[in-house]
Amino acid sequence: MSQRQHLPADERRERTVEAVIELCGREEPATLTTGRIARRMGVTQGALFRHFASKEAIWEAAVTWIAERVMARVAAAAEGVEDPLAALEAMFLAHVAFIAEHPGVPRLLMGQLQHPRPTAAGRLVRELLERYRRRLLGLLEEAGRRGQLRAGLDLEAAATQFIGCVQGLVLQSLIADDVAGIVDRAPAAFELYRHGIRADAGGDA
Amino acid sequence: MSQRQHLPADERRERTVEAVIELCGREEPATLTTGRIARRMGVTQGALFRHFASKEAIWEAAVTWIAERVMARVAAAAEGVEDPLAALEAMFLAHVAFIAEHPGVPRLLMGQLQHPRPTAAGRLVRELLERYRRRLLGLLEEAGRRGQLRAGLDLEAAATQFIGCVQGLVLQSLIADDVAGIVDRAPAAFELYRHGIRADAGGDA
DNA sequence: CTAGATAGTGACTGATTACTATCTTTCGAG
DNA sequence: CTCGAAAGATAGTAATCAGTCACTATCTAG
Repeated sequence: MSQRQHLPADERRERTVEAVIELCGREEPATLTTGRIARRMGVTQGALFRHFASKEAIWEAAVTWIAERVMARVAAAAEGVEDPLAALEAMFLAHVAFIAEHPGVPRLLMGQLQHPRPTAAGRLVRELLERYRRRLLGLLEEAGRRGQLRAGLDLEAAATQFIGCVQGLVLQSLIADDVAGIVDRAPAAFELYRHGIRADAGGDA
Repeated sequence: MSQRQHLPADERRERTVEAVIELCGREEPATLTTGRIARRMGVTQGALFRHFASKEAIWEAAVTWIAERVMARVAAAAEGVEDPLAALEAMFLAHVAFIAEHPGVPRLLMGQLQHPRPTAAGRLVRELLERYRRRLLGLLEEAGRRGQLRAGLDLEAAATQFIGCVQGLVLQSLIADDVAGIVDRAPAAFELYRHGIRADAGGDA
């Protein structure tokens, strides 16, 4: 049972983050203990603290890991898509696909948003969402310039509701305990969103 | 500091639930201890267990309290409103107003949804959301019969996104730490939602 | 006024937790 | 092959938490 221990530090940290995210797919983040994280990696609990100064540091690393990957995935999906509304759709689907691949992610991020004030990990989550929103706003403004959006549309609200849309799917999957099905429900959700923002022109069923 | 102790049991349970909801407005539900709940009520920790069999039972009572009130508020708001879309709007605003009055509620419910499997309180939250969804579906079907909705609209998705819409506002308020402002942002959010579902007829800016 | 019932106190317990020493094993450079 | 450094194991510690228990204060029915 002891294939490869003694990993270099970077790799051990990476494995730790992966273990945390994987465990968040099944357990409540708040009750996740360093002992369970360690056991999952096949390592003793004390070993974790050679690589992380505290448990909080583990959460920080996990949030950073997620932020990098989700932003990269979403950026890659929108890359080279000329039409801004199509880019939004691509981002939406990429975001949802990422969640489906990592079911622990929503719970982890929500868990960090739960403690109200000033944890470092919580701050990172807020920053991630802020960057995300700004990117959405940019695309929405461009779509507006091209006349693709309803007159009088509140762009701020539209950006917020894009995230709310994903959030609704996630919530649904938390209720139904069916994270995989989120991908199937995503297109209908985005269609609904698009109808909410786009100009009333040439719409069909 | 010892005004009135020795409350009757029902009232003590009520106070407990109120204390829990109030504390969830400021602290993470998962780290809320029976000791802090008791201290807030001006009672010792052991006293709680005369009225509740376990901490889990406290969460159950809190969720039940919320479920009753939110459903009553939302039903009252829709009561007597003839037009189904107007009823949906009234429900939306009533829901948001309730959250603004009880900022701890979203965090509490989310916290219960976090532990994946089979806690009684978690089950109650799922039931609440299910009842809520069914009520929404009823209104959406009625609106469809009256020809107020887009052709080919996915009613299931529309019901989910109604909740997602509220969820988006809540998320925003969690990020900005501004639960009161949720009321101000609500109308724009619902307008966006309505444009997503309604028939393209006679729309204006 | 009294007695039984109800509500609350204070002190305790066993389990769990993040975190830390001290010792041992493994790895890789020279 | 050797040796120092990196990584892990083992065995702790102090703190915290839900829940218990024996006792006391308070209320209320008769």
